[in-house]
Amino acid sequence: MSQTEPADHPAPSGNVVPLAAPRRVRARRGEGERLREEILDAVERILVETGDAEQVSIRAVGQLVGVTAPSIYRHFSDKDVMVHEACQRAYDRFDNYLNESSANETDPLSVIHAQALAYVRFAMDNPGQYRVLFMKPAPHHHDHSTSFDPERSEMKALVHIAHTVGAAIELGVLRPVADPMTLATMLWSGVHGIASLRLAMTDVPWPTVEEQVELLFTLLAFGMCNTSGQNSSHQ
Amino acid sequence: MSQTEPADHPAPSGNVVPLAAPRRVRARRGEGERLREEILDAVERILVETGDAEQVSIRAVGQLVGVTAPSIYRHFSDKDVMVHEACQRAYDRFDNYLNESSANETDPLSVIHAQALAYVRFAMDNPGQYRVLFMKPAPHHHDHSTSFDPERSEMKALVHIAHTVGAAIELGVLRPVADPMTLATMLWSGVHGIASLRLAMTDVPWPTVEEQVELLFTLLAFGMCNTSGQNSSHQ
DNA sequence: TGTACATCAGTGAACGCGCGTTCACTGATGTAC
DNA sequence: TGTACATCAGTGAACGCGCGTTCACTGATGTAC
Repeated sequence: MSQTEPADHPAPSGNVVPLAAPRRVRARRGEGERLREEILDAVERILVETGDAEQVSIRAVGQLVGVTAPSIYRHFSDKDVMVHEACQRAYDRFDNYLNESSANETDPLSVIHAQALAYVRFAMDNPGQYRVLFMKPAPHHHDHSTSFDPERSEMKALVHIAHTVGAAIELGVLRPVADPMTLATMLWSGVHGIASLRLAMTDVPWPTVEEQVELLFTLLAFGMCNTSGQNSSHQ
Repeated sequence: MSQTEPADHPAPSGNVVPLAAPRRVRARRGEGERLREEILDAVERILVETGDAEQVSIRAVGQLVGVTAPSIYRHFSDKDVMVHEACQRAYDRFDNYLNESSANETDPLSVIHAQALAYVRFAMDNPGQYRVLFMKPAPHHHDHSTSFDPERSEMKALVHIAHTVGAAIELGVLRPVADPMTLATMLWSGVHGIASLRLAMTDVPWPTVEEQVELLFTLLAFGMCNTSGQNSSHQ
């Protein structure tokens, strides 16, 4: 047991807290921004590892980074700003993830299909993150206006899907049942419904994710009505 | 300004708290169960009026009923039990509400359609309640087993829909794309997706509820693919 | 090359708050004698 | 009919906790002279 370093922090022996770090090595002058990034990483880690958005507290983040709570205020004016920024990063990453998941697909329908599956899988694999991004009422507009801005990180995925849907309609693969943006919101609602309901109602005997996405696709594509009822007037 | 009652609580003049009640008249002996019901009512009122599940605290409930916090422990062993019980009542009421909403409909498709619209409308009208019932990870099984129990309050609606779907399939109105229970979960996911996404992403320019439900129905019924693509191999 | 100094990255202690929960109690009310 | 008493429906004060946030500080580090 060589001890090359001074025993600043003797031994966190009774430490049961799962997420903790030794005191962080202080950043050198001019490198203060490094902590900012580490803080945002920590927020994401807490979400991913605990799967619970409630666990994100200034103190928990500080502990994970290896820094005391007040240090965080050097980089973020308050907790909401910190969380907001972490969310923006997460939305961007999520958008990239979706695009990568369909990188090998060429026709629009396959793109949508691949992204739908990837969407639900992401939610299942990262429940905490998904909850914060898509299941919380949005305190997401601090200095933004409340009007719609397609450049906003949380809208990127939706806009991308709308483009794909538009392309599919132009190719004649999809019928123009509604405008691309509206159809995109329906697709989004579809995958979000599957994902969020699975996360919320954990003791329902759900089919597998693959089955559900496949079925969603079959239904959205061809419907579940008998074709004889195509012109039925079910009110 | 006649004052027939003793001035026990002089004047809550500076009281800005919206939800408050004068001290409750004490129940007579043997009528203790009355408070229990009033507590459950209060939990629901907080959810409905504040639209925010976080606002449900032992103290807030006590204040709303007009009773001190410890009194609640005479009727519920802890907060979780209290909330759980309030949820069970709410699930039951919700199931009744759905059934009433389609009471005038006869054919299965119209029943489903009416209930779908009623479902989303309820969520929009009672966001707080909807959030607790369907957007929280379920701590709903206290003394229950974790296995599926169709008699559970939160499952009643699902089971009802599954029956309706089964009837529709037997009538030949719906194709047996999957078994009734699976189809029911897809319908549930569909309306839940619309409702919960609207509640979570408040600054998206959503179509109206009616439009969305109508479109969901059109899509689920007839699909959005061109019939020429019915046998396409989109992977 | 040496030193005084401004700057920067953080610390430690404390604040007030609301929370769930416990505990010993109070005082009205019905009941037994 | 009167009274002692057990029971019941609540109260009031306090606990320990974790939270977001503030404030005055410390001490390492780069820079100017």
